[in-house]
Amino acid sequence: MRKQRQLIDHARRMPKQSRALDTVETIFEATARILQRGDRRALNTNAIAERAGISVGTLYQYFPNKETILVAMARRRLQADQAAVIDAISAARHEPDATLARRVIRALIDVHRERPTVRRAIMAAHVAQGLWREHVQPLQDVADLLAARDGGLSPARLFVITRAVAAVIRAALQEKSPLLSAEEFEDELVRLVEEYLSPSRER
Amino acid sequence: MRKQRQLIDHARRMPKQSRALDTVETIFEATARILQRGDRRALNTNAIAERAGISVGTLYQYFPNKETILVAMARRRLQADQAAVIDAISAARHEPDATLARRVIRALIDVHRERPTVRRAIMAAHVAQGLWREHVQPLQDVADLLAARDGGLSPARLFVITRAVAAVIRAALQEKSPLLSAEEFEDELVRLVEEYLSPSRER
Amino acid sequence: MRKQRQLIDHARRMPKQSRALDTVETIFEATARILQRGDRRALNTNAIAERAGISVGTLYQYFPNKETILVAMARRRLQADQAAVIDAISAARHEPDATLARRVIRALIDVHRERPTVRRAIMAAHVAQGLWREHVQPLQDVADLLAARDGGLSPARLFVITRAVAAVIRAALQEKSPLLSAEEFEDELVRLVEEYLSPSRER
Amino acid sequence: MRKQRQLIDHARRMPKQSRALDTVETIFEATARILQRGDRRALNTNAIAERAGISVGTLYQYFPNKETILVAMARRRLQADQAAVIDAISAARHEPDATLARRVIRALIDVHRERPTVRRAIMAAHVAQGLWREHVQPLQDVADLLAARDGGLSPARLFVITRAVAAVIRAALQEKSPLLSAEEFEDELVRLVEEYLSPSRER
DNA sequence: GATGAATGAGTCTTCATTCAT
DNA sequence: AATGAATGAAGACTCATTCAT
Repeated sequence: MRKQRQLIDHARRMPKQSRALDTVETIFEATARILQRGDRRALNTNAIAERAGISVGTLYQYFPNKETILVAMARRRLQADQAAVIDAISAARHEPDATLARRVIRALIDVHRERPTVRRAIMAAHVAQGLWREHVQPLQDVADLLAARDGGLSPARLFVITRAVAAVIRAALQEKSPLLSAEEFEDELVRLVEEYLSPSRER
Repeated sequence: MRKQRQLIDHARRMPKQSRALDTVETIFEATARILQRGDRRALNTNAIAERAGISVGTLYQYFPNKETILVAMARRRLQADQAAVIDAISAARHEPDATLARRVIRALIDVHRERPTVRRAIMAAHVAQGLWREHVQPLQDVADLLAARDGGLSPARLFVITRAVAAVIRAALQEKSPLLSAEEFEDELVRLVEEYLSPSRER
Repeated sequence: MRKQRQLIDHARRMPKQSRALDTVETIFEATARILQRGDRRALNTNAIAERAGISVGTLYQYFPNKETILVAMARRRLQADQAAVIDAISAARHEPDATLARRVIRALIDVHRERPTVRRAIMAAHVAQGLWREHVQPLQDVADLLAARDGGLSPARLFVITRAVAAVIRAALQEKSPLLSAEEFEDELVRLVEEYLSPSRER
Repeated sequence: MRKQRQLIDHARRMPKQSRALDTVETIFEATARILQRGDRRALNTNAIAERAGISVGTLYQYFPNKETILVAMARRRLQADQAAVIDAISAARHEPDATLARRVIRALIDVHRERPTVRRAIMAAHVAQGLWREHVQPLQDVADLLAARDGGLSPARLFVITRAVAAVIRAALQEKSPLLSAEEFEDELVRLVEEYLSPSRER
């Protein structure tokens, strides 16, 4: 069905490259749909191909193995995350200092809200492949920026605050906390960042 | 499950149960050893049984399926975590307020240092079983305690700080950050807690 | 539980032989109960022992293997059948000829009404063991009697009528036909026998 | 199931389906061969696949589990039975009444003569799946036809005679009675039917 | 005699991957 | 490029039976 439509829509009209992109997209979407259903064990290449309306053979023309699909999906997400964070950072460039944290936090929350079940699954796969390094890139971007700006921040402090913010958002999602939709949540995260990063006060 | 608990409760009392406890222990240890090697896919019931020096049949006399083993291991770890945290809390009872956070943080770091690869694997399995709730219990305990003590802390704030601390430690582990062994790491986490939870200062 | 009771009731009171009989009886009953539940696959030695309130070891002291239990049960049933048929035959000895068929048929119907699910299962096992010969003994008894009385009946005719009656009763049971409780059913079987066995009439 | 039927329906039309039909056929044949050897316990999916010269995986592409194979085989046989009976009935349409019974009986005997061991096994499996209803369909067809023709036959009578005939033939097979090949056997069955169904005579 | 933990061969079933068409 | 039937290694789990206590 889907395949039919796709062929009619794009065949001959768009360059080859683009058709291939469509196929990859279809595979991603099919994978996401299966993942979204919740049962990780239901994710197998035959199921993906069937749901994508293509044959397993075709699937293997685009990805050398199952893991690659998940990794590719994770990478794409991660790039989107990074982009969102970078956008937030540049948007804050000409605003008062105080808004940087808030913009980045808001961007991260938004980014985590989209298809959380799928996100969790692909990120787990990504990490399981030992690609944690890539995983942390978006956070590292913020860290680098902060380091450049507030020269005085130690690596430890940067590590702590970036991981803290990201993980609290993930936890809220994982636990389906009602906080996620509350304005208060964002405020608290901003507070976490600002109190932690501001120079120590007298005690 | 029930069997599990029972075995742990009455350990060493009756000869039969004590032997059973040994077997369970052997199974846990074998599982841990395989997990430690790194390849999650290498974990199968036959391998566990073989490494444990028992037959698959025996394994299945103690656990109804593979997942249960991992869940049981995770639960045991979680209980140990909880105990460590509770110990830290009571140790801090007669000490200046400032040490509570440090003690709890130190306890959590210690707890995460033990067999991190195994911990990661069993916790992932535990979460994958949809048992995230249990996962968060130790944190919730601290949160509840803090709430009782410092009546003024909002649920949002408690959520944020408990998840933040736990997740930063996990992240350090996950990323095999050298921070984990640094004194500084603990200091930073303490700072995170104290700055965040202390009443706002003027700006 | 059951085991306890049994020990209290009979231990020391009855001769050894009798206690063994009790155990066998318990095993039979446990097997029957499991069979009655319907799922043949649920019948395994461990389940039987558990339900019988004895250990597997004990079970194997009385029966060399699983099949033997079913065969023993089938044989016992078959002997009961035979006894019922013989009773019916001797009861009819001093009655008008016409009642023999009816008495035997009634006896067979009665015999099949008891725990039909269990009967089906054990008889199937019995036959599967290649013991069909024993299976047919009760029928053979009637056949022999009829042969002795109405000397003129050919083996083929005896075969046909005995198998026909038995199988129709079994079919009614298997299909849970409402006929089984109808008076009419017995009448029809009697008719089947009498019309078939009486000397041919003109056409 | 659906797949099954579809394959049979369109056989030989499309190359793909025709190959599939071959595979199904090969699986059936392999199963039959193993069954024929006598030991029901020797029937396992690996053995079937091996004997069929295919891989287990292929087998599972055609049948979701072992039972389904037996059920499919039984159903096919049952359909053949039904066809044979219907043929017999229509062949008798323009012949004297007396031949109907004989033709049906002969058809049933013939049908039972083919690979009796296999038949027994697959029918037992079919019944064990709780499909007795289907099992009786061919008989019910004859019963319905007779009911339509000789309006005067009560349901009880139809039940008795159809089950009697079928079961006597089965019994002869089961017991490997030499009768099965004797002309006399058919005669006796015809007599059973005719005497039983003809209007009662005076006594 | 009784116990029941231990055994491990034996089965079913899945699924990533290949390759002839 | 696409197809999808075929592959078969791998793994989960069962259960009849044994034997040390």
